[in-house]
Amino acid sequence: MTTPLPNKSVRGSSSGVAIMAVFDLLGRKWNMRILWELHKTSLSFRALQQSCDGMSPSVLNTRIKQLTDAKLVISSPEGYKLTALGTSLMETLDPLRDWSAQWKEQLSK
Amino acid sequence: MTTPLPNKSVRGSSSGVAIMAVFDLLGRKWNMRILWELHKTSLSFRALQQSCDGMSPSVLNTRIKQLTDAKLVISSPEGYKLTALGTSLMETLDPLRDWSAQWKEQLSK
DNA sequence: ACGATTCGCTACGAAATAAGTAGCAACTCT
DNA sequence: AGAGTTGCTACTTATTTCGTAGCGAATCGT
Repeated sequence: MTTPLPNKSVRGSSSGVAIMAVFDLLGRKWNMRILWELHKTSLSFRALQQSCDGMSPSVLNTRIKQLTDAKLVISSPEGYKLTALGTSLMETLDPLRDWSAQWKEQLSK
Repeated sequence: MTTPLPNKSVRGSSSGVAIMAVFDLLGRKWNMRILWELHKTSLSFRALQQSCDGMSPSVLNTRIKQLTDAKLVISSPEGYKLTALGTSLMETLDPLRDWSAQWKEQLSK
């Protein structure tokens, strides 16, 4: 399992440009979704699994590790939750909700 | 090839919530990156391939089709370029650049 | 104290997706 | 006409994701 992080080589791109690492990390299936679910509330492993359409536990497990390595998620007594960094990411991604509504509308025309 | 679109079922999630479709679409490898590259300038097939670390043409081809279906990218005489919708998506994703810098800094501590 | 649940997580084979390489038809340039 | 470029397809291999089963530890109810 390789976690895409800035500075580290990001899938062939030697540039080490931070945003490429973001694309790589968020480009993995489920990562965005997991952050999204945890944005609302902290969740246990199994609860998180349920809220993500019953995604397979093996993948969830590797995702949790990646997101933890990336310091976006942390394990706590109440379950998994976002770190401050993770919360700030979700905040910058927040406008996506409005955009998606607009997109949906455009596509239906 | 299935293109995740709002309204359409999004990978098991019956909700049809638009933002889930966004996560699904952007969660596929290369999609975010392709949009990012096209944000700067329109590119030919091969130029786009080069700018994405030489990604395989087969995948690039399916991605172009998906992004075209999603009305985010369009083919023009000057090459592939973003639609207005695609541009607006990249604009909402723009704060990600600043966030990634912050992230990089936090991780190095 | 006992079984029954629930929990986080691992194992592992099957299915889906991505990578890598070769090459072709159409076009341009000389 | 010949050489180079472009968009793209075909096909094989590698990697990622899925799906299911299940284990050991903690918690619950009785």
